[in-house]
Amino acid sequence: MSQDANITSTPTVNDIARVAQVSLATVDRVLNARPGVRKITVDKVNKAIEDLGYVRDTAAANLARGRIYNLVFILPDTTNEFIRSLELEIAALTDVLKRDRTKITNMRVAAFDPMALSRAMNEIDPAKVDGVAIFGPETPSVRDSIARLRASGISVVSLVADIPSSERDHYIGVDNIAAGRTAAQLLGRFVGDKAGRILVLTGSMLARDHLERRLGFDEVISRDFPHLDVMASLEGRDDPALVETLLPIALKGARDVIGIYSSAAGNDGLVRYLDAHPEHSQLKIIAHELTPLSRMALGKGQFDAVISQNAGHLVRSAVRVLRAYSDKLPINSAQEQIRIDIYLKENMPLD
Amino acid sequence: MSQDANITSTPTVNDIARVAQVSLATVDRVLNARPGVRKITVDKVNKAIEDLGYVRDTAAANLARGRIYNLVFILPDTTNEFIRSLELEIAALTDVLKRDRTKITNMRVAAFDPMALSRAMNEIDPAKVDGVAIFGPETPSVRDSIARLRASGISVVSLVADIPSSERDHYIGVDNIAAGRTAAQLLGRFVGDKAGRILVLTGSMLARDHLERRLGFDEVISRDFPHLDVMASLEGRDDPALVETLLPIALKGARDVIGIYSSAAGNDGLVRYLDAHPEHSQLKIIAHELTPLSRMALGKGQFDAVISQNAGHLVRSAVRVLRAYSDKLPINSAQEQIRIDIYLKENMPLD
DNA sequence: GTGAAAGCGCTAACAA
DNA sequence: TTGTTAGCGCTTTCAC
Repeated sequence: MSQDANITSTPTVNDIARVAQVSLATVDRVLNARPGVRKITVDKVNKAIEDLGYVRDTAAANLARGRIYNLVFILPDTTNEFIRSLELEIAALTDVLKRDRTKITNMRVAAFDPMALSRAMNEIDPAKVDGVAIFGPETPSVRDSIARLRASGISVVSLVADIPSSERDHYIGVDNIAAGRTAAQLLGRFVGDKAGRILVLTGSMLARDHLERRLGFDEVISRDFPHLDVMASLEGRDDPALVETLLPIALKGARDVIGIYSSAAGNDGLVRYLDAHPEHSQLKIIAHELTPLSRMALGKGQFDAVISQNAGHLVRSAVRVLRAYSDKLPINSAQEQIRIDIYLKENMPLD
Repeated sequence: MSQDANITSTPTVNDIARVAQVSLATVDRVLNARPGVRKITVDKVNKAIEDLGYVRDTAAANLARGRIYNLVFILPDTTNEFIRSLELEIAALTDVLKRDRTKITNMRVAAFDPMALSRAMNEIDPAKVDGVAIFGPETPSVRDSIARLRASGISVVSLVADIPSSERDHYIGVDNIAAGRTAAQLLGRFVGDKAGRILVLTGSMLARDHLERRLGFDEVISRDFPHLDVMASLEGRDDPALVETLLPIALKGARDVIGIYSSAAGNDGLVRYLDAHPEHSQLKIIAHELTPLSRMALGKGQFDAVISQNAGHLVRSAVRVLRAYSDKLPINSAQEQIRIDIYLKENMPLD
């Protein structure tokens, strides 16, 4: 096959050593910014690197180092479908990454409990871990734990819900304000010219992702669909039973509800309620996250659209980004941008 | 950092050699299915591989071989924005892949010209190339060229438009029938209860992707929106000038057009026409492919939605798949599945 | 049929 | 401050 077709093969450390007239060890010291090299020698080597257009072969370097990327995911231990899909993707990737010198550890901490998350982060051993991905709330204790990890050389990314006030290296997830805007635009168009009220189902207003979606939603409804009236959020705390209890009360209190925005992980309770109350089949409903349940609801016409973010993409992106930070390599921001997916029953992926 | 934290490090060829009581060379022969090893020895080695749970370190293998992946993209030489975005992504990836022992060559052939494509494919030297990605029509000559490449050990993937009757290893692109269905569902909902006619703008009915979109579109309109009447396709051959000429004729001939489905690369001519004829601002319009032009049209409200496939994802996926086939490694079909993206102005990615 | 040994690009003792 | 050398996991001559 194509061994080395081109005459001028890519330069290696040996070429640098030869051109700069130094030894391999010195080249290596300069490449890895290790101390103990005279400034003048450093310059000589750097010039050679520049002249030759050298790019380091990361695979060879990792082989020589015996390097293993040790990454940790910390997720809330709720059992909703979205979290489960993240877990499945992590598990799937764990196997694939064996080929790739990367080890993933999956931790769970109590949901909606910042202190539990902080404790878990504080227990991480900097000698053994290269990067951490967390999905949790934005509180002072969490911020502190992030700072502590960063200070000990560990890269940190926030997953799904951002923690912008912290020192996290990167956020992996959608722009939740834009997601809320998108939901509003779809719902507004789907209900048509009819006036009426919109019910918003959320998890917890403490969760930044939920809060942001609501903000974006309200913004577009009031701007583009002033004939619609958005009610106060129903906080279901991602608990199906709670949602199923709260829904009938809310719907009874407002007979003119014509649409629902299920902005968090309350789809379970919502669908159960809809199944039991077919009289609400006229409601236009936009939900979040494509899961087995929401697929079914889309297919049956209970949901009109689902706003989603691809769990596989989230997890793979987190791994790529953590490895890149760990190697101080650049990241491809276009590739790592998580898109706000819109699914109708027509464009649902098969699987 | 995390050098080798675990006690039982992953098994290597040395371990296999030791356990099977053979030399490294023999292990290598078995691993790579090379001849000249007695059956009994092969079995011994395979047993050791099995027992140890060995997985080959591809990076180390590639290093030792001096292997370079040589991939070729063949695209039509039209200058529309979608092709251009593919080109940009290819160019961007070309740099990144230098770190990764992968060389990409980008070829262009006359558009809508199967023979030109075949000639280009036939000129490829199997000694120098590992994989080819093509975006072109499904004709006998193209099929033959694909078969020829495959026979000489080169992997082939079809890009954007499938060639299912051929021996291509894989198709990288969206399900275009589903894309057409999605466009229909959106357009149907956006026009509301109003009856009227729908104009479909296409490139060429010879192109499988265009044809399939139309099929899916008609299916959903006739099923879910029988009050809408879809007119015969306007074939713009992806030529802005032609589209701009044909459009006014079509619209004049049918005064009751209330929606347009721009299913191919005719957005350029369409937008120019809309700019010049603001009286058509009530038209509901669904177009294909998110590009600078369609972004602008979405932002201004000229387009109501854009159906798209991510060019970066297409290109990266093609590379991953071609490398995997070339190494006879499994592919992650979930990751390689190209999604049918729906964009409103609210969920357009920033960049 | 099988094995010994050198080497891919890079790193890391250990000397000097 | 610098250089020599062995070795990471795998492949590949070249002997035997």
